[in-house]
Amino acid sequence: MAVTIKDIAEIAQVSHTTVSRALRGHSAISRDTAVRIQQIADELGYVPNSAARGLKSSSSRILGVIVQRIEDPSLGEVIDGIEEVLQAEEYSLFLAASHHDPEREKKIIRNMCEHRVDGVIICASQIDLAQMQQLQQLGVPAVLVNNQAKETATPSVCHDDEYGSYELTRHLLASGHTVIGYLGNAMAGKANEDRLGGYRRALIEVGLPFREELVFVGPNGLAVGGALAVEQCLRLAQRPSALVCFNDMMAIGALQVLQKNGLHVPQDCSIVGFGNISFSAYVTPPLTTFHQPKREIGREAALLALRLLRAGANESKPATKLLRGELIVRASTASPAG
Amino acid sequence: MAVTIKDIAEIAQVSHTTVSRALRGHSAISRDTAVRIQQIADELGYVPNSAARGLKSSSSRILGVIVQRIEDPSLGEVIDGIEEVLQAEEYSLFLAASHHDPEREKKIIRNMCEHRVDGVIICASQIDLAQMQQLQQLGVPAVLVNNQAKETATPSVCHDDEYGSYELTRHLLASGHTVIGYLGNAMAGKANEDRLGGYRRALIEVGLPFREELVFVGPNGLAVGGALAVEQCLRLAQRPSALVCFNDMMAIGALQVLQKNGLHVPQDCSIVGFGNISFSAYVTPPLTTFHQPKREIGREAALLALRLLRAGANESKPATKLLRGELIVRASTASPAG
DNA sequence: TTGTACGCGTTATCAA
DNA sequence: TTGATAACGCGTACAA
Repeated sequence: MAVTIKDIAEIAQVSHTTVSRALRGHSAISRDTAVRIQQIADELGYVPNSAARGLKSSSSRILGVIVQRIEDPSLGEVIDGIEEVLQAEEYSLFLAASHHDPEREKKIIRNMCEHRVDGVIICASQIDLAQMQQLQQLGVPAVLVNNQAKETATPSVCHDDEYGSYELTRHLLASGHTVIGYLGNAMAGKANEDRLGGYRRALIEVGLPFREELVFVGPNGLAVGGALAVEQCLRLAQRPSALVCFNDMMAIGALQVLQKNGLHVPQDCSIVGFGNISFSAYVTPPLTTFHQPKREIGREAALLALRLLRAGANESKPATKLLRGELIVRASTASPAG
Repeated sequence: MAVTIKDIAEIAQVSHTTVSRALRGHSAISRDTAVRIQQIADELGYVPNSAARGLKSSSSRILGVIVQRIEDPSLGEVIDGIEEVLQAEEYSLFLAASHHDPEREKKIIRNMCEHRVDGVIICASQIDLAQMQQLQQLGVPAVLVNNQAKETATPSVCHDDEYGSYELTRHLLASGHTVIGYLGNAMAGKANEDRLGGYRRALIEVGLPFREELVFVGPNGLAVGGALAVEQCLRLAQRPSALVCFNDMMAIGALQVLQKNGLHVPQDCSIVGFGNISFSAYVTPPLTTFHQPKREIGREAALLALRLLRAGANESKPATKLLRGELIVRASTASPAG
C-alpha cells in the first residue's frame, strides 16, 4: 500500500492535518516542522493521491480528448498541441477513439463523466445533442474541434475550410485552369461542404459555372477514397485539367491512380490537397496544399477548454475561434497544357 | 453538483447501501427495488464517481501511456492497438509525451503515480532505473515497448529489429548488391544497434566485409535525418549501390536527396526503409521495407500490462514478447546497374 | 432482503 | 502554530 499523510504524521508525531498543510506550503506552519515533514515524505516516497484530492475539491485536473482515429495523420499534431498546453498547466489528458461509432462515442463520454474530467475536447465529430446534454448536466465544459455537425451552440475551434479551398481554387484559376474538378469525402460533414463551398465561390467569382458533374465523391478521406473518386473522373470524356481534393491523403491516392494511368502531374492534370500533413511534401511531385495550423488548433482548443472550466457557471458567450492557414505552393500544380 | 447514491437513496426511501448494490446488480436485492432504483437513477442522470470508487478499491482503471512524440507516424497505430484493448476491458488511457526530455518524463511518471494509474506502458524510451523505482515502489506494473535501453529486467514488447534488418539486407544481397551502406539514427539506442547488427550479420554470412566507412549516421529518425546522412554518403568516391535505412522516414528523406542529385532509384541506388508506415507505399518509387506489426504490438503491450496488474504481487517471470514482421518488397529496390 | 457504521486519503473549518 | 473533526462519494463487513 502506498504511503499516506497519516503514515507521515505518525512518524513526525504531528496530526495528518499538519502534514497536509506542510506539504502544500501552507503559510501557518513553522519552518522547522515544514522542513522535517518534507524530509520524511521524501524518504518514504510519498506521492499524493489525486483521487482523494479530487473527491474533496471536485476537480480531477483531467481533460478528455475524443477523436475518431488516433492514427489520422493530421491529428497527431493537434493532440500534441493540446498536450503541450495541458502539461504546462499541470493537467492530464484522457484519450479515446470513437472509430466513427456513435455507440462507442457514447460510452466514451460516459466513461469520461465517471472519471469526472474537468472538460472535454471533441475532434471532428458529428456528435449529437443527447450526448452534449450528458456533459452539460454534469457541468463539464466541451470544446469542439473542426466539428462536423451543421450547427452548434458549443464553443469550438475550427479551421476556415471555406477560405482555404477558395484560395486553392484561386491559385488554380490564376494558373489558367478553367475546368476544375472537386474530389469530396462522403464521411466528412461540414468540412466537405465548406471546402466544396470555397471551390464553388472561387469559380463563380470569375464567372465560371459550377458543374455538378465535376464533383466526385470518395467513400472516405483516405488514399483509397481519393483513388476511387478519381477513377470516376477518369471515365469522363472531357476531363478537368485540375483537381481540388478534400484532403492531402485523398490527393495522394488520386495522384497514384493518375500516374498509373499514364497521366503526368502536373502536366496533364494539376492536383491540390488540403491540410499540409507532413507527408504531402514527400510525394512526387510534392503537393500544393493549404496549411492547417494543426498544433495551433490544438493549443487554442486546450486554452479555450481551460478558460471555460475556470469560468465555471458564469460562462459568457459560447466563443468560437476560427483559424486560418495559408496556401503552400509546391510542384503538383502548373498551367494547363496547350 | 452531480447526483450521488445518497440523493437516489433519499428519493427511493432506502439506504444508500441498497442503492449501491442495486445499481451494480448485486444478487441480494429484490427485483422490485432494483428496478425502481435503476429508474430513479436514470431519471436523475446519475453517473458514478470513479474517484470515490477508486479510493475504496485502490484501483483507478486507468493505464498510462508515455511516448516521445505523439505525431510519430509509426506510433499512432501502436496507441490505437493499446486503446482498442483498453476500451474492451473498460480501462481508460492517460497519454503524455516526453519529447525526449528526461525531466519531462520524470514529471509525467510522477503525475501518473499521483493519479494512481493501474499500470504504465512506455514507448521507445531510454528510461532509467530511478524512475522505474518510483513506479515499483507504488506497485505500478510497467511494460516497455521497443525500449531503447541496452538491458532491462522490465516486461517488454519489442519488435525483432535485428531479424528485420537482416531480412532486408538479404533481399538486397539476393538482388546482387555487394556494396551496401547503412543509414543510422543517432537518437535511437537499442533499435539502431539491432538494425545495424542485422545488416552486419547478413553481410558477414555471405562473406562480405563489414565496412565502417559505409555507415552514415543521421541526427534523428526524421526525413531530415535521412537527408543529412545520405549527403555524407554522396561525398564518397565509390558509392554503395544500395542503402539500408534506419526507418521509413529516413529512407524518404534520403530518397529525396538522391533524386535531387539526379540519381535514379532504384536504377542508380536501391533503398530500403524500416517499419512500413502507411506513407511508405505512396512515395515514388514505393518503398521496400520491413513491416512492423504496430497495432499488434500495441495490443500485446496492453494485454501484458493488464495481465501484470491483475497478477498483483505474485508476478511470475518478467515476460518479454518479441514480435516479428515481414519483408515488403516494392519498387525502391532492384538489381544493381551494370 | 435491507440497513448501520466505518474507512479509503485528502482538505477545510473551527477551536485551541 | 497546531489539532480534532467532519466531509467528499462509494463499497463492504456486520448486524438485523
